[in-house]
Amino acid sequence: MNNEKIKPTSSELEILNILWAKGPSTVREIHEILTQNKEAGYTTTLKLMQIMHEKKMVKRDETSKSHIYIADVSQEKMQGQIVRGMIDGIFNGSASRLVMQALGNHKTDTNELNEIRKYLDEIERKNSSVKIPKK
Amino acid sequence: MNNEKIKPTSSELEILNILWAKGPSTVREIHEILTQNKEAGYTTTLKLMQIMHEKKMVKRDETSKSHIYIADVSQEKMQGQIVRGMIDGIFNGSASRLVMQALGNHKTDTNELNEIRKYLDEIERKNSSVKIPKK
DNA sequence: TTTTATTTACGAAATAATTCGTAGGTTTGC
DNA sequence: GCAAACCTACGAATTATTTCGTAAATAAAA
Repeated sequence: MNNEKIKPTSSELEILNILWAKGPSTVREIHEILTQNKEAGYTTTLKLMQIMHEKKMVKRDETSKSHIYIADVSQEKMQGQIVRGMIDGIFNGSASRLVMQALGNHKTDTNELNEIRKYLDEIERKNSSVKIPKK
Repeated sequence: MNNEKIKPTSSELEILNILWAKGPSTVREIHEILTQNKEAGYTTTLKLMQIMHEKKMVKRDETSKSHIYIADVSQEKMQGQIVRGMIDGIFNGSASRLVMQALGNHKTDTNELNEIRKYLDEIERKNSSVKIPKK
């Protein structure tokens, strides 16, 4: 798994998303999915994926004629990186303001809400087991 | 306040952030702040702000020689728009996963956690007052 | 008043990102 | 075998973004 600082462009991110969701895929497969939403020529998708390979965002298996591409950056890490950039960039460092924006602007069902509650409890447990020095 | 779909580039977002934080400002003032972190020529900043004016992201008061620029997109709306894009784009529509990333990668104290809890309850109240048709 | 500094407008260069045509090689189906 | 379909590599055109030089106007300083 690649470790350097990777900054996917938005087109690259679209492709990574598909690779994360679907697993190893050929250019053709990715292209089919991409063009469900928008126009694009096949070689455009191909070129993008070749660039991503140069940049080491993806690995590929070249044994068969149709190369098989595999995401080589972790989805979790990438999500974390992007979220952190956003908190610092436009939420003035406040994660909770981002959280509220996320929940406020989006339909969130009870199951999801409960998952978040569980998560909050977990964080709190961790917090309370850490000594916080008084000022 | 402007209403059309606005997609600031990342440079534009840096400037908007300063305008939101600091209020109406001259190019010079913005430029001073920007160059605390990075190199940039004055006319570069100027040009960016002129472009933002064309795109109606900012208004400006031209009464005095040094024009005074004012953000013309709401910070809240922009945050919402960006967060929504991210949820759809890389969190497969799951706001809660974004929330967890945000909280997991960030120190969050008990007060903040409680505020978020309150907010969750509020959302749930709203949810339950809506009829959900059975399948 | 004359010079110096500051500001805007404008255009264009430099860089980054996206898109696609064409060529050459493989594979597949007659 | 031969044509049609498909694949990769490559280069280059197009579009978007960032950067900045220069000129003209105005204000400030000397």
